[in-house]
Amino acid sequence: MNLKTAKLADVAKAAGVSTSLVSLVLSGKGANRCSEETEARIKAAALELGYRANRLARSLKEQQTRTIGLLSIEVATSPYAGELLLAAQRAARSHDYDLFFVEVENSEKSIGEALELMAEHQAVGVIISAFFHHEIALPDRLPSNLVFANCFGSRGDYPTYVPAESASFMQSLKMLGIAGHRNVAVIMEKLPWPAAVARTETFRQAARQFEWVDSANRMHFYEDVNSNHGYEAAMKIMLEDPSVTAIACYNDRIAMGVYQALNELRISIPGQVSVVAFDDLELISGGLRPGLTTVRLPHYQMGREAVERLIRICEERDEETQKLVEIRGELVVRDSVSVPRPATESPFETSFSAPLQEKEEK
Amino acid sequence: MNLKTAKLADVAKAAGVSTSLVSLVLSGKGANRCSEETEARIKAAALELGYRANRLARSLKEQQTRTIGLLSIEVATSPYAGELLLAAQRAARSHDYDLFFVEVENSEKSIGEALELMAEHQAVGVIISAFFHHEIALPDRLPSNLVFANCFGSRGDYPTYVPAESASFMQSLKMLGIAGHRNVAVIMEKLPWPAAVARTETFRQAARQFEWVDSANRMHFYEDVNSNHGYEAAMKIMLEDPSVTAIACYNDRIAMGVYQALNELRISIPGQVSVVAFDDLELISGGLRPGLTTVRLPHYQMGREAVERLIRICEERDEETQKLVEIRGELVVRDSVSVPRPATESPFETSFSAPLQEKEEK
DNA sequence: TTCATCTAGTCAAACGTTTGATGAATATGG
DNA sequence: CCATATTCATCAAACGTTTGACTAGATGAA
Repeated sequence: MNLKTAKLADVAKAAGVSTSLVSLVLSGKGANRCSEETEARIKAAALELGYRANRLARSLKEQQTRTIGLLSIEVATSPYAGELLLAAQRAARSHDYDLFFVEVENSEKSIGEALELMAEHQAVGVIISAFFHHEIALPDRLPSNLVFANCFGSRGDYPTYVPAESASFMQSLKMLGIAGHRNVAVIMEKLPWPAAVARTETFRQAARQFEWVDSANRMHFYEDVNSNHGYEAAMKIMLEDPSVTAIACYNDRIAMGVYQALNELRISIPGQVSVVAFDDLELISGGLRPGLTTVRLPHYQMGREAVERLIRICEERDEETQKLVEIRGELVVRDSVSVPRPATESPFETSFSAPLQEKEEK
Repeated sequence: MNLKTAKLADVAKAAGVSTSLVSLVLSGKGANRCSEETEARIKAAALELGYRANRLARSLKEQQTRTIGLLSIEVATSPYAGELLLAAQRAARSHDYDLFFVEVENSEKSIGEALELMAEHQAVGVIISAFFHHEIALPDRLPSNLVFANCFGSRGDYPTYVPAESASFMQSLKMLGIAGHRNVAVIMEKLPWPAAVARTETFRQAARQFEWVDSANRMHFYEDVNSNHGYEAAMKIMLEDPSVTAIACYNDRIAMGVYQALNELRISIPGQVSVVAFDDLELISGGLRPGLTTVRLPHYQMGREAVERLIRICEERDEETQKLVEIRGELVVRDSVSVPRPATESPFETSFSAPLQEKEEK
């Protein structure tokens, strides 16, 4: 593209041979089809002219591209979910495939158009990925080589890579259980996303397993949870139910609000109350003091695995029969969990007045 | 890709005409080359067979693609910088261009390889973008149609879209100045990134303009600033220099640490101390209480403008002569700034013991 | 009638690459 | 010295599309 790049014919002319021979030599396929001397001459000419194969022509001839379409639904804008994209791109490159990227809104129509576009570009396969784990409504015409990452399709039976919500969240909860906490509250998303449903059930399970006290009344639900909800909930929990020694959060954002509330109440983390969460948005989990113990969403792995599977499928060497693959997130242990304070001790530091009157507007 | 898609010849056969005519009709170029009846028949056949043009063949014939290469250096992994990617993709689509995405590490070699790859794919132009504003070492061979977004090249004179560091940061500082603050401290990055150099100078300028007191001694530098530095610095500032009424931060991460320090010291924001920052990482700026007043980095605009410029260049209708375009970030006013407290008042709330002894290890 | 113009299409070459079929020298074996 | 094998290389068709050149027949004007 610099200046019009040289083509096969140019190299052939420079080396004084036919285009066929140049093609054969440069692709390494014509093992013994010419003398070493000619081969060297061809390679020298190609280098000299800065020859680069035209992939359009090659793919047209071969009736086969090495392009993978990456259809992303709100991935690009979400913090760190770009890791999925990065992983996908790296996995593709490492197998000499290229990524054709289209970000669309979550509508059947947009997705359909994006898929058509990928078909026009002769993509050999498509990854559909989304920013958070949910169902995607699919159009009628679907490519046969299709893999989902961090979401799943409304129909069809395609390989699907999603976070192992339950097993992952359980790691956080187990941390509290093993540390000896019995009075654990949870702040949870109310909307029925797969993540919310699974994590809610996981909390119930942990409560049974570790014999957590009064757990049914210690589940606090909010719609569209954010850090403000975390703040509100933590305030409520500590003021109305001060025997709680640990708070589990649906995600890091909530934990951020929880930290702020506890900070205001002068309840130390983890000295008085332990906190765990989910997501590992480094901006939050690494930025909070003390560092937040949380579960890292397997964005990178989902991106990589999905692409590798897709490539195996495209090359017809996919021996895996399992369609739904759940990937467990890694527990990132920082400093927000310790053993529970003695049951008799108040969470409020003694050197300060009762927290109630500290509540101030803004 | 579903089942092998129909080609021109298939449609032609179905409609009982030549491939030429189908091509002409479907592209709308053969204005009066056939009867309306035939035209309808062709279109019906195309629809029936689900015909989609093969872009490889088309581009090969036309000697021209509509593909833009997006070379990204650490963009995908950084929080919210994916907006640049999103904007680029949207801008490209809106002009019927497609995005070929490659993420690479910041080395001359990787960048060179990525550029070659894009050349092989016959990209008509390339965007080079980076996660944060800095210089990129470039390889020898460069495409002629090249635009930089959020970074700039080590050589060549290519259109370049970067944040207007100084004008943007000045908006934050002006907010403090206009509110009447005279005792302002700043926590700044020490490493000589363009952003750091510019923002440091901007602070000096604001200090002169608003006659800030003792400003030279109120600049606190850290290498590779993070929220811990923000915490440390704010602690130091408030304990050693308590007449400070406002803290300006190099970025949101620092502000996060500052909030934590002030919270621990029970200094209210913005009642006792105002805080401003830079970046607008929504996770932080929207998650903190009170919301952080900060300047939003123009990721979206840089992505969009860079692509639009590139397309104009590719289509040889770029009339702009200016190479370096600085885009001003938008001031996002939340609740972390108010008028300064009276000069006589201590920043520490009176109901608590002196803050010094509150310092505790972990 | 004769020539020009219009209508409704078709033809064929080309884009740059790949690859099976082909062929001309040269070497080897009997 | 002839037959066969080996070495080194070329030919030509094909991938699916686009488009300028062409044409057969109909209509119109002089």
